[in-house]
Amino acid sequence: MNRRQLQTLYRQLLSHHGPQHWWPADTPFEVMVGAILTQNTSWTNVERAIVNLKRENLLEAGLISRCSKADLAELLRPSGYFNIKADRLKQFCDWYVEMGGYERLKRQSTKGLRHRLLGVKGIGPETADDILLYAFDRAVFVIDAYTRRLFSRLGCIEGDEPYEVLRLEFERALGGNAKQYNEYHALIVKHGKDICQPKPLCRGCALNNGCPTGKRETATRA
DNA sequence: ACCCAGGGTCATA
DNA sequence: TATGACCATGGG
Repeated sequence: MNRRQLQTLYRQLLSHHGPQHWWPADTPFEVMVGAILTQNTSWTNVERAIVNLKRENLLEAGLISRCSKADLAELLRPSGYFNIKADRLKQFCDWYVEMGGYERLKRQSTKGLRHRLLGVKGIGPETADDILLYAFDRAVFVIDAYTRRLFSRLGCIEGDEPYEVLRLEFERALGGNAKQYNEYHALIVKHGKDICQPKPLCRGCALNNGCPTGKRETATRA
C-alpha cells in the first residue's frame, strides 16, 4: 500500500471535483438513518424513503422506536429491502434511545462506540464507520465496494482482504485526519464510477474504464 | 432482459 | 475462514 500514491490520488480527486460536503443530511441522526438505508442501495432510492420519514415527522429515534414495523416498512419501501430495513432501523433506534441519545454517545471513545455500534443487529463494519465518521466526526476510514475496486485496479491491494485489514492499512497510510477521511470517501463514492467500471475487465486492459472489446473476464464460458 | 446500487445476516462446509 | 442465498426497489 503506497502512501504517496494514496495522497496523490486524493489531491487529484479533490482538485478536480472539489469538496463534496458530506454526509448529505441535516442532522447526525439523519446521517445514521441514511447509513442504514443505503446498504447495497442507490442513494436516490434512500432519499425517497427519508422524504417519507420527514413527511411523517418520524425522523427521531424515539418515534421510530415506537412506530409499528409494518407502518415503518411502508415508508421505507422505495429504499428496497424494506422489511429487513424496518427491523434494522427500529433495532438501531431502540439501542440509540437506550444509550441516551447523541450527546451521551458522543462522550464515548471511538473504539468503544465502534464496538457498541457493531453490536447492533444490522450494523456491519461499513455502516458503523459511516456513522462514526459522518455523524460523530471520528477519524475512521470507510472501506466500501468502490474503495476495494478502485485500489485493487490501481494495484495497491488485492481487493478481497478482510474489512478490518484494509481499514487499518488505509488509516496507517493516510494518518489520522478525519477531515481527509471524510472527503476522500465522499470523492470515491461520488466519482469512483467515472474512474473504474463495476464489471471486471478482460485481461490486458488493467486500469482502464471500458474494455475496448466489451468483453468481460467471465464472459468466456462455453 | 440484463446489471447495478454508498451491505449485512445466516446457513453451510 | 469462506462461500452462497437472501433481502427488493428503481435507474441505466
